[in-house]
Amino acid sequence: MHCPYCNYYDTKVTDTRVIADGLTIRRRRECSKCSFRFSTIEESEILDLTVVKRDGRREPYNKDKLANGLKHSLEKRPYTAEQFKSLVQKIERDIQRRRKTELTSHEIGELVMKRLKSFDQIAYIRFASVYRSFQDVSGFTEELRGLIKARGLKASRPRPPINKSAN
Amino acid sequence: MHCPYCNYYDTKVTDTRVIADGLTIRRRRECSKCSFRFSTIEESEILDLTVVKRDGRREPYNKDKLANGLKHSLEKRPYTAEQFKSLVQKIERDIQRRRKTELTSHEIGELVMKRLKSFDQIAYIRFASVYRSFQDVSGFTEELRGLIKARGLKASRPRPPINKSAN
DNA sequence: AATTGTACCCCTATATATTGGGGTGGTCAA
DNA sequence: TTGACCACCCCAATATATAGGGGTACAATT
Repeated sequence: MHCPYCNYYDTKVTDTRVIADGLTIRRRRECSKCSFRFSTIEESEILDLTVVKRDGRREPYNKDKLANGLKHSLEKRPYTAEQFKSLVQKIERDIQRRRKTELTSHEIGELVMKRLKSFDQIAYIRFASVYRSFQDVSGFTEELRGLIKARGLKASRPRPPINKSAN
Repeated sequence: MHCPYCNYYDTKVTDTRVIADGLTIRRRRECSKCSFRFSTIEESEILDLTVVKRDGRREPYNKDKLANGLKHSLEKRPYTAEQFKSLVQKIERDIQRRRKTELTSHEIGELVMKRLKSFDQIAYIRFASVYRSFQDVSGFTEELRGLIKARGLKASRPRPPINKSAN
Protein backbone atom coordinates (compact mmCIF):
# COMPACT_ATOMS: atom_id res chain seq x y z
CA MET A 1 0.00 0.00 0.00
CA HIS A 2 1.20 3.47 -0.89
CA CYS A 3 2.18 6.05 1.69
CA PRO A 4 -0.47 8.76 2.18
CA TYR A 5 2.25 11.24 2.99
CA CYS A 6 4.82 10.89 0.19
CA ASN A 7 3.02 8.41 -2.05
CA TYR A 8 5.93 5.94 -2.06
CA TYR A 9 4.71 2.51 -3.13
CA ASP A 10 6.05 0.46 -0.25
CA THR A 11 4.79 0.55 3.33
CA LYS A 12 5.28 -2.10 6.01
CA VAL A 13 2.95 -3.32 8.71
CA THR A 14 4.21 -2.65 12.23
CA ASP A 15 1.16 -3.79 14.18
CA THR A 16 -2.03 -5.75 13.57
CA ARG A 17 -5.13 -5.93 15.74
CA VAL A 18 -8.40 -7.71 15.23
CA ILE A 19 -11.24 -5.54 16.45
CA ALA A 20 -15.02 -5.19 16.38
CA ASP A 21 -15.90 -8.80 17.04
CA GLY A 22 -13.39 -10.09 14.51
CA LEU A 23 -15.08 -8.36 11.61
CA THR A 24 -12.35 -5.77 11.19
CA ILE A 25 -8.55 -5.65 11.15
CA ARG A 26 -6.71 -2.51 12.15
CA ARG A 27 -3.12 -2.24 10.97
CA ARG A 28 -0.41 0.27 11.75
CA ARG A 29 1.82 0.88 8.73
CA GLU A 30 5.07 2.71 8.18
CA CYS A 31 6.44 4.07 4.92
CA SER A 32 9.73 2.44 3.85
CA LYS A 33 10.93 5.76 2.49
CA CYS A 34 9.73 8.65 4.67
CA SER A 35 8.81 6.61 7.80
CA PHE A 36 5.39 8.22 7.98
CA ARG A 37 3.04 6.14 10.11
CA PHE A 38 -0.63 5.67 9.51
CA SER A 39 -3.49 3.33 10.29
CA THR A 40 -5.59 1.20 7.97
CA ILE A 41 -8.82 -0.70 8.34
CA GLU A 42 -9.64 -3.95 6.54
CA GLU A 43 -13.30 -4.91 6.32
CA SER A 44 -15.47 -7.31 4.43
CA GLU A 45 -17.03 -5.75 1.37
CA ILE A 46 -19.65 -7.07 -1.03
CA LEU A 47 -18.14 -6.47 -4.45
CA ASP A 48 -19.63 -8.95 -6.84
CA LEU A 49 -23.34 -8.83 -6.27
CA THR A 50 -25.88 -7.64 -8.81
CA VAL A 51 -29.15 -6.12 -7.65
CA VAL A 52 -32.16 -6.77 -9.87
CA LYS A 53 -34.63 -3.94 -9.50
CA ARG A 54 -38.38 -4.19 -9.77
CA ASP A 55 -38.39 -2.93 -13.35
CA GLY A 56 -35.83 -5.55 -14.31
CA ARG A 57 -32.81 -3.28 -14.51
CA ARG A 58 -29.66 -4.68 -12.98
CA GLU A 59 -26.95 -2.74 -11.20
CA PRO A 60 -23.95 -3.52 -8.97
CA TYR A 61 -24.72 -3.77 -5.27
CA ASN A 62 -23.87 -0.55 -3.49
CA LYS A 63 -23.42 -0.34 0.26
CA ASP A 64 -24.08 3.39 0.27
CA LYS A 65 -27.51 2.91 -1.22
CA LEU A 66 -28.39 0.46 1.52
CA ALA A 67 -27.06 2.86 4.14
CA ASN A 68 -28.94 5.80 2.65
CA GLY A 69 -32.20 3.89 2.60
CA LEU A 70 -31.71 2.93 6.22
CA LYS A 71 -30.83 6.48 7.23
CA HIS A 72 -33.95 7.73 5.54
CA SER A 73 -36.11 5.31 7.51
CA LEU A 74 -34.24 6.21 10.69
CA GLU A 75 -34.60 9.98 10.28
CA LYS A 76 -34.95 11.70 13.65
CA ARG A 77 -34.80 8.35 15.38
CA PRO A 78 -32.34 7.81 18.24
CA TYR A 79 -29.31 5.69 17.37
CA THR A 80 -25.54 5.95 17.52
CA ALA A 81 -23.06 5.58 14.67
CA GLU A 82 -21.89 2.29 16.16
CA GLN A 83 -25.39 0.91 16.32
CA PHE A 84 -25.99 1.94 12.74
CA LYS A 85 -22.77 0.32 11.55
CA SER A 86 -23.62 -2.88 13.36
CA LEU A 87 -27.05 -2.88 11.73
CA VAL A 88 -25.54 -2.52 8.26
CA GLN A 89 -23.06 -5.30 9.04
CA LYS A 90 -25.83 -7.63 10.10
CA ILE A 91 -27.81 -6.98 6.94
CA GLU A 92 -24.75 -7.45 4.76
CA ARG A 93 -24.02 -10.68 6.57
CA ASP A 94 -27.58 -11.81 5.81
CA ILE A 95 -26.96 -10.93 2.16
CA GLN A 96 -23.74 -12.92 2.09
CA ARG A 97 -25.39 -15.91 3.70
CA ARG A 98 -27.68 -16.13 0.69
CA ARG A 99 -24.61 -17.15 -1.35
CA LYS A 100 -26.02 -15.55 -4.48
CA THR A 101 -24.43 -13.39 -7.16
CA GLU A 102 -27.78 -11.79 -7.89
CA LEU A 103 -30.52 -10.61 -5.55
CA THR A 104 -33.69 -8.67 -6.23
CA SER A 105 -34.13 -5.35 -4.48
CA HIS A 106 -37.22 -6.90 -2.97
CA GLU A 107 -35.21 -9.73 -1.41
CA ILE A 108 -32.81 -7.19 0.06
CA GLY A 109 -35.77 -5.19 1.33
CA GLU A 110 -37.01 -8.26 3.19
CA LEU A 111 -33.61 -8.74 4.83
CA VAL A 112 -33.56 -5.08 5.82
CA MET A 113 -37.03 -5.32 7.35
CA LYS A 114 -36.10 -8.38 9.35
CA ARG A 115 -33.25 -6.49 11.03
CA LEU A 116 -35.01 -3.16 11.23
CA LYS A 117 -37.94 -4.68 13.04
CA SER A 118 -35.82 -5.43 16.09
CA PHE A 119 -33.73 -2.28 15.74
CA ASP A 120 -36.37 0.44 15.62
CA GLN A 121 -40.03 -0.24 15.06
CA ILE A 122 -40.86 3.24 13.80
CA ALA A 123 -38.16 2.94 11.16
CA TYR A 124 -39.41 -0.54 10.42
CA ILE A 125 -42.88 0.77 9.70
CA ARG A 126 -41.56 3.57 7.53
CA PHE A 127 -39.44 1.16 5.57
CA ALA A 128 -42.13 -1.47 5.30
CA SER A 129 -44.70 1.02 4.09
CA VAL A 130 -42.48 1.68 1.11
CA TYR A 131 -41.27 -1.84 0.38
CA ARG A 132 -44.45 -3.73 1.03
CA SER A 133 -47.40 -1.41 0.59
CA PHE A 134 -48.23 -2.44 -2.93
CA GLN A 135 -47.85 -6.12 -2.33
CA ASP A 136 -49.72 -7.12 0.76
CA VAL A 137 -51.56 -4.22 2.26
CA SER A 138 -53.76 -6.40 4.40
CA GLY A 139 -50.83 -8.27 5.88
CA PHE A 140 -49.05 -5.03 6.58
CA THR A 141 -52.00 -3.39 8.33
CA GLU A 142 -52.29 -6.54 10.41
CA GLU A 143 -48.65 -6.14 11.37
CA LEU A 144 -49.23 -2.49 12.24
CA ARG A 145 -52.26 -3.30 14.33
CA GLY A 146 -50.24 -5.88 16.21
CA LEU A 147 -47.44 -3.44 16.93
CA ILE A 148 -49.79 -0.72 18.08
CA LYS A 149 -51.62 -3.07 20.37
CA ALA A 150 -48.49 -4.58 21.87
CA ARG A 151 -46.38 -1.50 22.36
CA GLY A 152 -48.48 1.60 21.97
CA LEU A 153 -46.25 2.57 19.03
CA LYS A 154 -43.22 3.12 21.23
CA ALA A 155 -40.05 2.24 19.36
CA SER A 156 -37.81 -0.41 20.81
CA ARG A 157 -34.84 1.18 22.51
CA PRO A 158 -31.73 0.92 20.36
CA ARG A 159 -29.39 -1.51 22.01
CA PRO A 160 -26.17 -0.34 23.71
CA PRO A 161 -23.21 -0.25 21.30
CA ILE A 162 -21.83 -3.58 22.37
CA ASN A 163 -21.25 -6.24 19.78
CA LYS A 164 -22.09 -9.52 21.34
CA SER A 165 -21.51 -12.84 19.66
CA ALA A 166 -22.67 -13.51 16.15
CA ASN A 167 -26.26 -13.04 15.23
CA MET B 1 -10.60 -12.07 10.35
CA HIS B 2 -13.84 -13.87 11.10
CA CYS B 3 -15.97 -15.51 8.44
CA PRO B 4 -19.07 -13.47 7.53
CA TYR B 5 -20.90 -16.69 6.77
CA CYS B 6 -20.32 -18.94 9.80
CA ASN B 7 -18.42 -16.52 12.04
CA TYR B 8 -15.45 -18.90 12.48
CA TYR B 9 -12.45 -16.94 13.69
CA ASP B 10 -9.92 -18.06 11.09
CA THR B 11 -9.96 -17.09 7.42
CA LYS B 12 -7.05 -17.25 4.98
CA VAL B 13 -6.06 -14.89 2.20
CA THR B 14 -6.16 -16.51 -1.24
CA ASP B 15 -5.46 -13.45 -3.36
CA THR B 16 -4.22 -9.90 -2.86
CA ARG B 17 -4.44 -6.99 -5.28
CA VAL B 18 -3.41 -3.39 -4.95
CA ILE B 19 -5.98 -1.14 -6.58
CA ALA B 20 -7.05 2.50 -6.87
CA ASP B 21 -3.64 4.02 -7.35
CA GLY B 22 -2.12 2.01 -4.54
CA LEU B 23 -4.38 3.54 -1.90
CA THR B 24 -6.42 0.38 -1.44
CA ILE B 25 -5.79 -3.34 -1.07
CA ARG B 26 -8.41 -5.85 -2.11
CA ARG B 27 -8.09 -9.33 -0.65
CA ARG B 28 -9.93 -12.52 -1.36
CA ARG B 29 -10.38 -14.62 1.78
CA GLU B 30 -11.59 -18.13 2.48
CA CYS B 31 -12.95 -19.50 5.73
CA SER B 32 -10.81 -22.32 7.19
CA LYS B 33 -13.94 -24.06 8.41
CA CYS B 34 -16.81 -23.60 5.96
CA SER B 35 -14.74 -22.55 2.91
CA PHE B 36 -16.94 -19.51 2.33
CA ARG B 37 -15.17 -16.95 0.13
CA PHE B 38 -15.46 -13.22 0.44
CA SER B 39 -13.65 -10.00 -0.41
CA THR B 40 -12.18 -7.38 1.87
CA ILE B 41 -10.92 -3.85 1.35
CA GLU B 42 -8.06 -2.29 3.29
CA GLU B 43 -7.86 1.49 3.29
CA SER B 44 -6.07 4.23 5.15
CA GLU B 45 -8.14 5.67 7.96
CA ILE B 46 -7.57 8.64 10.22
CA LEU B 47 -8.15 7.28 13.70
CA ASP B 48 -6.24 9.39 16.13
CA LEU B 49 -7.00 12.96 15.26
CA THR B 50 -8.86 15.38 17.50
CA VAL B 51 -10.86 18.18 15.99
CA VAL B 52 -10.99 21.41 18.00
CA LYS B 53 -14.21 23.23 17.24
CA ARG B 54 -14.72 26.95 17.22
CA ASP B 55 -16.27 26.93 20.69
CA GLY B 56 -13.28 25.03 22.04
CA ARG B 57 -14.94 21.65 22.30
CA ARG B 58 -12.80 18.75 21.13
CA GLU B 59 -14.05 15.60 19.45
CA PRO B 60 -12.53 12.67 17.54
CA TYR B 61 -12.11 13.23 13.81
CA ASN B 62 -14.95 11.64 11.89
CA LYS B 63 -14.75 10.91 8.19
CA ASP B 64 -18.54 10.79 7.89
CA LYS B 65 -18.86 14.35 9.12
CA LEU B 66 -16.42 15.51 6.50
CA ALA B 67 -18.30 13.56 3.84
CA ASN B 68 -21.65 14.91 4.98
CA GLY B 69 -20.41 18.48 4.90
CA LEU B 70 -19.11 17.95 1.39
CA LYS B 71 -22.32 16.31 0.24
CA HIS B 72 -24.28 19.21 1.59
CA SER B 73 -22.21 21.68 -0.39
CA LEU B 74 -22.46 19.48 -3.47
CA GLU B 75 -26.24 19.09 -3.32
CA LYS B 76 -27.73 18.88 -6.83
CA ARG B 77 -24.28 19.30 -8.31
CA PRO B 78 -23.05 16.82 -10.94
CA TYR B 79 -20.48 14.32 -9.70
CA THR B 80 -19.95 10.58 -9.54
CA ALA B 81 -19.34 8.41 -6.50
CA GLU B 82 -15.77 7.81 -7.69
CA GLN B 83 -15.09 11.51 -8.02
CA PHE B 84 -16.49 12.12 -4.56
CA LYS B 85 -14.39 9.38 -3.03
CA SER B 86 -11.28 10.72 -4.69
CA LEU B 87 -12.08 14.18 -3.34
CA VAL B 88 -12.41 12.86 0.21
CA GLN B 89 -9.15 10.93 -0.20
CA LYS B 90 -7.31 14.04 -1.32
CA ILE B 91 -8.60 16.06 1.63
CA GLU B 92 -7.71 13.30 4.08
CA ARG B 93 -4.27 13.12 2.54
CA ASP B 94 -3.91 16.86 3.10
CA ILE B 95 -4.95 16.35 6.71
CA GLN B 96 -2.37 13.59 7.19
CA ARG B 97 0.35 15.70 5.65
CA ARG B 98 -0.10 18.17 8.47
CA ARG B 99 1.31 15.51 10.81
CA LYS B 100 -0.79 16.78 13.68
CA THR B 101 -2.80 14.97 16.34
CA GLU B 102 -5.08 17.99 16.71
CA LEU B 103 -6.56 20.29 14.09
CA THR B 104 -9.13 23.05 14.39
CA SER B 105 -12.31 22.69 12.38
CA HIS B 106 -11.27 25.93 10.73
CA GLU B 107 -8.01 24.41 9.51
CA ILE B 108 -9.90 21.46 8.10
CA GLY B 109 -12.34 23.87 6.46
CA GLU B 110 -9.43 25.56 4.71
CA LEU B 111 -8.15 22.25 3.38
CA VAL B 112 -11.65 21.39 2.18
CA MET B 113 -11.98 24.70 0.38
CA LYS B 114 -8.65 24.31 -1.34
CA ARG B 115 -9.81 21.03 -2.89
CA LEU B 116 -13.40 22.07 -3.44
CA LYS B 117 -12.34 25.14 -5.40
CA SER B 118 -10.95 23.01 -8.21
CA PHE B 119 -13.65 20.36 -7.92
CA ASP B 120 -16.83 22.41 -8.16
CA GLN B 121 -16.96 26.17 -7.84
CA ILE B 122 -20.61 26.34 -6.88
CA ALA B 123 -19.99 23.93 -4.02
CA TYR B 124 -16.89 25.90 -3.16
CA ILE B 125 -18.90 29.08 -2.78
CA ARG B 126 -21.54 27.36 -0.70
CA PHE B 127 -18.91 25.89 1.57
CA ALA B 128 -16.89 29.07 1.81
CA SER B 129 -19.92 31.16 2.66
CA VAL B 130 -20.37 29.02 5.75
CA TYR B 131 -16.74 28.60 6.80
CA ARG B 132 -15.45 32.05 6.04
CA SER B 133 -18.31 34.49 6.18
CA PHE B 134 -17.73 35.68 9.70
CA GLN B 135 -14.00 35.97 9.38
CA ASP B 136 -13.10 37.83 6.24
CA VAL B 137 -16.17 38.99 4.43
CA SER B 138 -14.30 41.45 2.29
CA GLY B 139 -11.80 38.86 1.13
CA PHE B 140 -14.59 36.47 0.36
CA THR B 141 -16.62 38.92 -1.68
CA GLU B 142 -13.44 39.69 -3.60
CA GLU B 143 -13.08 35.99 -4.30
CA LEU B 144 -16.67 35.80 -5.44
CA ARG B 145 -16.31 38.80 -7.69
CA GLY B 146 -13.27 37.20 -9.27
CA LEU B 147 -15.07 33.94 -9.93
CA ILE B 148 -18.09 35.64 -11.42
CA LYS B 149 -15.98 37.77 -13.68
CA ALA B 150 -13.79 34.91 -14.85
CA ARG B 151 -16.35 32.19 -15.39
CA GLY B 152 -19.84 33.65 -15.34
CA LEU B 153 -20.58 31.43 -12.32
CA LYS B 154 -20.32 28.20 -14.30
CA ALA B 155 -18.98 25.39 -12.19
CA SER B 156 -15.85 23.62 -13.29
CA ARG B 157 -16.73 20.29 -14.87
CA PRO B 158 -16.04 17.41 -12.52
CA ARG B 159 -13.06 15.53 -13.80
CA PRO B 160 -13.44 12.02 -15.30
CA PRO B 161 -13.21 9.27 -12.67
CA ILE B 162 -9.59 8.47 -13.32
CA ASN B 163 -7.07 8.63 -10.51
CA LYS B 164 -3.91 10.03 -11.94
CA SER B 165 -0.69 10.18 -10.00
CA ALA B 166 -0.50 11.67 -6.57
CA ASN B 167 -1.72 15.15 -5.95
C1' DA C 1 -10.67 9.76 41.57
C1' DA C 2 -10.80 5.58 39.56
C1' DT C 3 -11.97 2.82 35.56
C1' DT C 4 -12.73 1.65 30.89
C1' DG C 5 -11.67 2.05 26.13
C1' DT C 6 -8.83 3.26 22.25
C1' DA C 7 -4.76 4.27 19.69
C1' DC C 8 -0.42 3.91 20.01
C1' DC C 9 4.29 1.79 20.96
C1' DC C 10 7.78 -2.23 21.12
C1' DC C 11 9.38 -7.22 20.81
C1' DT C 12 9.94 -12.19 18.87
C1' DA C 13 9.00 -16.73 16.79
C1' DT C 14 6.11 -18.74 13.58
C1' DA C 15 2.95 -18.86 9.98
C1' DT C 16 1.01 -16.52 6.61
C1' DA C 17 0.47 -13.22 2.85
C1' DT C 18 2.48 -11.31 -1.19
C1' DT C 19 3.87 -10.60 -6.00
C1' DG C 20 3.83 -11.85 -10.57
C1' DG C 21 2.69 -14.99 -13.77
C1' DG C 22 -1.28 -16.76 -16.31
C1' DG C 23 -6.31 -17.24 -17.12
C1' DT C 24 -12.12 -17.12 -17.15
C1' DG C 25 -16.65 -14.86 -17.61
C1' DG C 26 -19.40 -10.93 -17.26
C1' DT C 27 -20.74 -6.01 -18.29
C1' DC C 28 -20.19 -1.70 -20.52
C1' DA C 29 -19.06 1.45 -24.13
C1' DA C 30 -17.23 2.29 -28.62
C1' DT D 1 -18.29 -7.34 -31.91
C1' DT D 2 -14.40 -6.06 -30.01
C1' DG D 3 -11.79 -4.16 -26.40
C1' DA D 4 -11.55 -2.50 -21.72
C1' DC D 5 -12.36 -3.34 -17.14
C1' DC D 6 -13.38 -5.85 -13.02
C1' DA D 7 -14.08 -9.63 -9.90
C1' DC D 8 -12.72 -13.85 -9.72
C1' DC D 9 -9.73 -18.18 -10.14
C1' DC D 10 -5.12 -20.83 -9.81
C1' DC D 11 0.03 -21.58 -8.88
C1' DA D 12 4.74 -21.09 -6.60
C1' DA D 13 8.82 -18.86 -4.48
C1' DT D 14 10.01 -15.35 -1.33
C1' DA D 15 9.22 -11.92 1.99
C1' DT D 16 6.30 -10.25 5.06
C1' DA D 17 2.65 -10.05 8.49
C1' DT D 18 0.78 -12.13 12.52
C1' DA D 19 -0.46 -13.26 17.44
C1' DG D 20 0.56 -12.70 21.89
C1' DG D 21 3.06 -10.77 25.29
C1' DG D 22 3.43 -6.32 27.85
C1' DG D 23 3.33 -1.32 28.06
C1' DT D 24 2.05 4.28 27.72
C1' DA D 25 -1.10 8.16 27.23
C1' DC D 26 -5.29 10.31 26.74
C1' DA D 27 -10.40 10.94 26.87
C1' DA D 28 -14.71 9.80 28.38
C1' DT D 29 -17.39 7.74 31.92
C1' DT D 30 -18.74 6.53 36.46
